[in-house]
Amino acid sequence: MELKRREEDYLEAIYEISKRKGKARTTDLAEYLGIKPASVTEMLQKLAAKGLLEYHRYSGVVLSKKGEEVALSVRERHDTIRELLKYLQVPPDIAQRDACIMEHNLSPITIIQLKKFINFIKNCPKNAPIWLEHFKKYSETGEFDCREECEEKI
Amino acid sequence: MELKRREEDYLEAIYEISKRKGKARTTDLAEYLGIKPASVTEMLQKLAAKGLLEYHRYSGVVLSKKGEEVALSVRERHDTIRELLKYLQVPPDIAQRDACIMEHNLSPITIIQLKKFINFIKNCPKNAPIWLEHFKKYSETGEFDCREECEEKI
DNA sequence: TTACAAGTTTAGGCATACCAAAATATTTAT
DNA sequence: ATAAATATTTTGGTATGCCTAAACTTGTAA
Repeated sequence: MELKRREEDYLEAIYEISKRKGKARTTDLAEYLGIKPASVTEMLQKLAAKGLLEYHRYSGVVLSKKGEEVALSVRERHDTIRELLKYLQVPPDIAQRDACIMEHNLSPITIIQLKKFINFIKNCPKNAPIWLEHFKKYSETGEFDCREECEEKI
Repeated sequence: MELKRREEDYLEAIYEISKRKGKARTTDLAEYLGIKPASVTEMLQKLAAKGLLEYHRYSGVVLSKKGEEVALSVRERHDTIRELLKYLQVPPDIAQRDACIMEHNLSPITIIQLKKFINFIKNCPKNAPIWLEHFKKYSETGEFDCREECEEKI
């Protein structure tokens, strides 16, 4: 089933809220998503019709197995993007917000490459690679700190 | 004036088409954007009302100064993102498509950091940094080629 | 020069996703 | 237990951005 980006947003939000509270209520979701409760109710009914969550009026909602699978995969994309932005020295709150914007509709290939880049940085035998330090400095001061090392090799 | 993401898409498309043909016609735009001509006409009228382009029925459109400024800034974001994806070893056609998805609504701070990262790579005294080669190899084979160099320093 | 083909616009509709206000259900305090 | 406060849902409405079909222009070929 083809999921719309806004549906993914809701599932992700429900997942995050449920993680803390056990279930997600209309008002929680409205606040989390920055919209009005009436709009939330509408969407919850749609998502329930698609079998992505359990909806009973006036109780909260809980994700179905399928809904949780979607939520987890969305969240994984989100975290991947956020981590990339972190390495690019984007401040955490902005990285969080912008990951929400970027997480939809990106090709799986792009996501795979982002993950590889992150893994490359994390698992490189020397685990805080010197060039990343150099980039941090460049980002802050505009100066290249890596002249010697760079010229040394190749 | 707050511009909608779709409006930015149109301006960017008009810019690209005009660059080649002098002006952009309804059918060109419809094809470029993958939608029907009727939908294009509608949006062109809205953009004209906002002073972003010159619209006269049955002729094509030309961007106004303001429209061109917007188009250029959108295109610059687009290119920045595409270039980042290139360095992350995303194939060019996918990078092109995904840049379209990502180019909207990202915080200026994120864009600035992407640019810095690209400049860091490009202008680093050694201008094809060794670690980028290593990432390319890692991306293709999953193997770290950088053990020695990495351990050498720090 | 006129008629037809190609391109464009208008008109009427649809889906998504939001809102405010009113109606309804639930919870809490007395 | 019941009234008041809080939460939720329903209803009717809006904006965006797309569509098809029909109407209208424009340019071109006979």
